[in-house]
Amino acid sequence: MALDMKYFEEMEAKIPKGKVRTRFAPSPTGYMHVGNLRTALYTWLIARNAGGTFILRIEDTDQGRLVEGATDVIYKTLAECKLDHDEGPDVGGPVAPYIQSERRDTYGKYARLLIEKGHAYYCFCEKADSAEDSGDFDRAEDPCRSLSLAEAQARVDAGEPYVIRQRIPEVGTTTFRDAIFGDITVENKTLDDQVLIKRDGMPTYNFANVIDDHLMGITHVVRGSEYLSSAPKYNLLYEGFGWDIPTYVHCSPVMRDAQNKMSKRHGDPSYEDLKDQGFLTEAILNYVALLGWSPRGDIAEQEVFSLDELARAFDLAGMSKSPAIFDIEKLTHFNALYLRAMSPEDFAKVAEPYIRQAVKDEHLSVSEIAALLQARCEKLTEIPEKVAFFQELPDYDMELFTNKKSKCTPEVAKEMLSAAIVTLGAIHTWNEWNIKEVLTGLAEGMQVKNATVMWPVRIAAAGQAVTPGGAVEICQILGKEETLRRLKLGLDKL
RNA sequence: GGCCCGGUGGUCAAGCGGUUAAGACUCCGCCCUUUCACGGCGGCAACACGGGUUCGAGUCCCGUCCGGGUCACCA
Repeated sequence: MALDMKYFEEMEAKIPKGKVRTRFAPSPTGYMHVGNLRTALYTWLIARNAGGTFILRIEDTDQGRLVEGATDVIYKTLAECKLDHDEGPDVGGPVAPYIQSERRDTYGKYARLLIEKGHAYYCFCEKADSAEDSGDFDRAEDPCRSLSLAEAQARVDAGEPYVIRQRIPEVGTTTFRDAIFGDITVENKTLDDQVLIKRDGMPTYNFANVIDDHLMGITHVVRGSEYLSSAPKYNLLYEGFGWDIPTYVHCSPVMRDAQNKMSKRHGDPSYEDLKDQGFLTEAILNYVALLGWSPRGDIAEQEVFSLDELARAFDLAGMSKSPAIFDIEKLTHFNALYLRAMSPEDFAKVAEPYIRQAVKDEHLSVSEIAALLQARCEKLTEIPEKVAFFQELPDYDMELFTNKKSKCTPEVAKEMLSAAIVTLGAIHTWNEWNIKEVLTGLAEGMQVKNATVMWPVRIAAAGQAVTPGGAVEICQILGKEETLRRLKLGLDKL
């Protein structure tokens, strides 16, 4: 089994050097967790902050868990979030392919190289034999570990099924450095001889990751902190090959509460779910960025960041070591901030479908209704119920006419409405200025405060106590005819 | 259970040996006002606990407790 050393030399020659290179390496399981999205964001930010390269790699080594269409969700989400990748399965690049299942041969070759170097070995044990349950394991118990290469090779050649395991030193310690957690040292005897190549010939995540990260020239390995305890084994692998060790960046998880990670199973929202719930991509990214990272120095108090600003401000020193609980209320607050910061035109555009969901009447202006809504909604999805009254006057209780602060009672309302119907009816040009003029003039003439006439007019026009916008705006949008119809209706009922 | 990592208000968080312990969300008041919002102002609320080290500790060390991760031929 002569190793083709030339192959390895060629692979080495292809590795880009000199620039920061990061990779987002999801396994295609169907949707984008909030935690995944955040990892993708941080990975992208590290690359962009350094003027480096951001790579997308698909990790599909587990054949049993492939989900149809899952990679499309990944592409779509990254594109929507503007986390553009410079290299990947769809755009290619100097170290293609970027899908692990297409790199299968490579892993096998490197595993063999590692065996040659003495840091791995063939293991012929049945699954059950090596699947020790918790507690101490004794790696010396695995008879395959001490097989000579020649013996093992003979059994392989004879067609016996095998896996390839990493040979961890039985004594000593291994220290690795993480950009967030610092130096961490563990005793080698607590590490197991993990499987590198599975019985089906596929590499495990742990092996494929190291090989690909090296072969793709990744300088910063960003991943969840669940891999922290495997990191010493990765170090041993890099050292076994004689490769440079990348900078590890282990991110703590996003939690649903103090004891559980966010998970679809618990009904926690994925990125797609949040979009469906009416959240803006920019707001989600902004919130999620701050969930685990915070700005330092003179921008320590800044909370609103565009993607570009994040890329400029991002630094590893601001990363948090502890898990963070996802708070939908704070996300909602960010969403409201983004909604309000939009130009009225842009807001009207995103709000339109939600407005039209409830307000079908084309005479009712989307842009005018949107203007009322902009400061008053935190999520797009709450729009329809807020504006439904424009389309159809709800049934309402006459008690709504009672309002202490406005000094209004049903009796007062009756008086105000009949007067308002007359004066509003006399308006020729139906606009806000005229309506306001007429109504405040009425209040002045009747020696009451503005609120005393505005309250009943608004109630009669809208049929509900709380409305986006005041009496004047609502009447204006409704139009003269409909306004008068509603006011008369109110008067009749009183 | 072994190993690893954490622990500042309910939540996200600043803080790097000397601060009246920031800021944001939430909640509560007040102002603005044509309802509700927006905006403005104010308020409630925290260094897990016990020992050290030090003139001085949220900040350094040790222990306890609590939480998370991991211990797969899943990633």
